[in-house]
Amino acid sequence: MSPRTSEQINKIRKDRVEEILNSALEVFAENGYLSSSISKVAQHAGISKGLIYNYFKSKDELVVKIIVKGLNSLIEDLKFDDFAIISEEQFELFVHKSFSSMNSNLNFWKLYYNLIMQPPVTALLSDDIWKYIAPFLNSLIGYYKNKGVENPEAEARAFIAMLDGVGLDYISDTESFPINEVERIIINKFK
Amino acid sequence: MSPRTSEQINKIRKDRVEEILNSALEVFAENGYLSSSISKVAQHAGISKGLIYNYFKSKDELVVKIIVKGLNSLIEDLKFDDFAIISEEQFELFVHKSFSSMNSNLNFWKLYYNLIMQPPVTALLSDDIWKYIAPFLNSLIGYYKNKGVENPEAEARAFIAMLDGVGLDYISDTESFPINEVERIIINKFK
Amino acid sequence: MSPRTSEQINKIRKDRVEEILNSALEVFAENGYLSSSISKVAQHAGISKGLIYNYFKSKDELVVKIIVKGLNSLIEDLKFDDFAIISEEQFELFVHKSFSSMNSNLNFWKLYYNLIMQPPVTALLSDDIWKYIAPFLNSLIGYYKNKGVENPEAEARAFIAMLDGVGLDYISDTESFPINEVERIIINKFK
Amino acid sequence: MSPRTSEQINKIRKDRVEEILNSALEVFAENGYLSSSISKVAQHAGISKGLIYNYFKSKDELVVKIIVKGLNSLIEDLKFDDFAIISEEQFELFVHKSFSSMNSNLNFWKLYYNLIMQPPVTALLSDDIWKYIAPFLNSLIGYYKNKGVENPEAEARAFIAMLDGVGLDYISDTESFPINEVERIIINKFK
DNA sequence: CATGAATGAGAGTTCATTCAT
DNA sequence: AATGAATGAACTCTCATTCAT
Repeated sequence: MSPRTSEQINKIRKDRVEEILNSALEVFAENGYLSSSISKVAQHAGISKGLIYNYFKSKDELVVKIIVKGLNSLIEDLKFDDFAIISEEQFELFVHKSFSSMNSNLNFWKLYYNLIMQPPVTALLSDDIWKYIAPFLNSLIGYYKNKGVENPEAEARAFIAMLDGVGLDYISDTESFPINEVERIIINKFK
Repeated sequence: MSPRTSEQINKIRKDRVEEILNSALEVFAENGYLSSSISKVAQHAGISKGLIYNYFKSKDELVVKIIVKGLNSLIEDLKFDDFAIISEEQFELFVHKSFSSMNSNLNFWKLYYNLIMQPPVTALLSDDIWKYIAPFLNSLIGYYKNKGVENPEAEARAFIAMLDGVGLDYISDTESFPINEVERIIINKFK
Repeated sequence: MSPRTSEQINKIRKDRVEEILNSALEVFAENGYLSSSISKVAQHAGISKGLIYNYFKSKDELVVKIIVKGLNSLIEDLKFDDFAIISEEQFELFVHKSFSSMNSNLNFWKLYYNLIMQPPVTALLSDDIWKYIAPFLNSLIGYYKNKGVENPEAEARAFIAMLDGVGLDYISDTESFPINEVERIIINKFK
Repeated sequence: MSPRTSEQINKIRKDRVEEILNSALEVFAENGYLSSSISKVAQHAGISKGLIYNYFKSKDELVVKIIVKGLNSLIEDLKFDDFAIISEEQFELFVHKSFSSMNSNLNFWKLYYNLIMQPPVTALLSDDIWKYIAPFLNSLIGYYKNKGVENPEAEARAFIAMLDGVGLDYISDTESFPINEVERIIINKFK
């Protein structure tokens, strides 16, 4: 057996990290972060507890990494970097994509809402989260300014609250929440 | 010399229950339910741990009692029993009162949103909560039916999501959330 | 209301003591001494916890009093004081009465065997118990000496062990233990 | 550097389990099961409380495992499986081995008698215990049938009671109980 | 005589984290 | 890189006992 090259090792590390992040997301989303033990995560990933600490300094760091990764891939999905919400079509597309993301990343959103209201955990996240929300909020404010709305900032905050509320309620009652109809209603009201 | 009369006992019990409920609400709202220990609650109330179990069977029972009490006083505030949302004035009043309640019961709402997204805890509450939300939801659906809205149920769900989202965001960022302007916007959009 | 005379008070105290002893015996026999709380005893007696401490210094004292009372009434039943086991008829009568007592004082015997093997509790009792067993043991030794048995002390110890074993097994399996047949067998073997 | 092989792990686990079982038996036998804390057991074993829960799900499971292990080794000692009590020599040998076991497993028997009369704990054990006693009882009944005894079942129950009583009394007063003489007496009476 | 609110020590149990292998 | 045995602090909860009324 020849020793592993450093590329091989890097690949292993990357794969393991990915594996742990995914497993942990599933466990945390299902049971809530505080009610999930590292043991459960390890078991679910088919690895040892110790290995998790080989890749993450603490349970807290692990969950922060999960959220950051999720937010990044959300931005990716929304093509947000180079995406300025200017026209009504763009607005509509944005809403649509947001709703799609909810469906395809249900676990992420479950965990997100689970964490966002837990003071000691929220503290770990709020900086990261605002970093992601801020540009989006500004873009929205610009959009409403453009449209000549009376109070663009409040309008933008209201719209974000709307999305948050839909997320919350959809997560809480995925089965019967009329997600598609609500999407249409939101577009009509906030466009 | 003689033992306390049962009225005296009842008064003590009622006062203590109130005291513990209030203390626990403060602690739970500040730190989150799962991150708060019974020790902390007792300390904050200036009593012994054991005494709490004289009045509540378990930590879970305690938090359920807090929520039920909060929901009851919310219904009271909204005068909901004899309150059918029919006219636009009534709708507007309802929204206004809801927002007022958020301000005067900040801790309750913090705890409410803290619990609502914690799977093992939500299980304790969901029955109670739906009992309170259902009549309100129905009243709203009636309102929108009356107005000839295309999809009254989805409209009602969207409105509730809107309120949830505002609650969530206001709780998360009480200082800078433009609560009054958002109230106006919501009334305009959902009336 | 005239103040109670001291005789009345004495009667009340005596009745209360009796009441508590009986109630406690029932609770302890059913659940075991260590697994029974003073609260349960008070509840079962329909009185307050505090009152028990008015009549007994501690839970331990209470249980000791129960056992002493039970042993006294056992002696009474066996008419032991003025009862020397001399003839075979007397021996037979003694065995019979012992077995009868088991039936009529089932709860006492349940508690007795529950306590006898619990080191920290046994310590409280062993002096009292030996005080009761010793004369009985001596009387038995005398009986066997009289009969010219080879090792009268061992014979007496064996006989007592026999009774203890029957007590234990009868308590453990009251329903199906063939108590009457076993009585005959014992009489035949040890007479 | 490399993780322990699974044989190493297995050995550690087996050793630890043994260590804990032995330590717990000593503590439980000395103080009684209910009066012994897991803390005491851990302290006596020189390990942390938490570690015990790495090997046993609960205090109850621990004590059940101790008893089952003890009963198994008892069966082993009595060579019970291939041991049918038929001749008087076999009967005598059986009694002798039973008495030997008492001496060499004093702690086990202390715990056994401690548990057998504690209602909430007995519930955990009665199934296991009857599984062990039943075949032994049947074998005895067969023996007495063979001998033409009048009531073989009662005779067998009486004999078992005799052994139980000796166990109880020997445990309670190991120093002065004339165990060897009593053995002879029993053999004579029940053979 | 009688009550039960109140205490505080200690119980069983869980779990993030460490570390020898 | 990987394991899981081991720790210890913190948790929820129980209960004998005290004491003001």
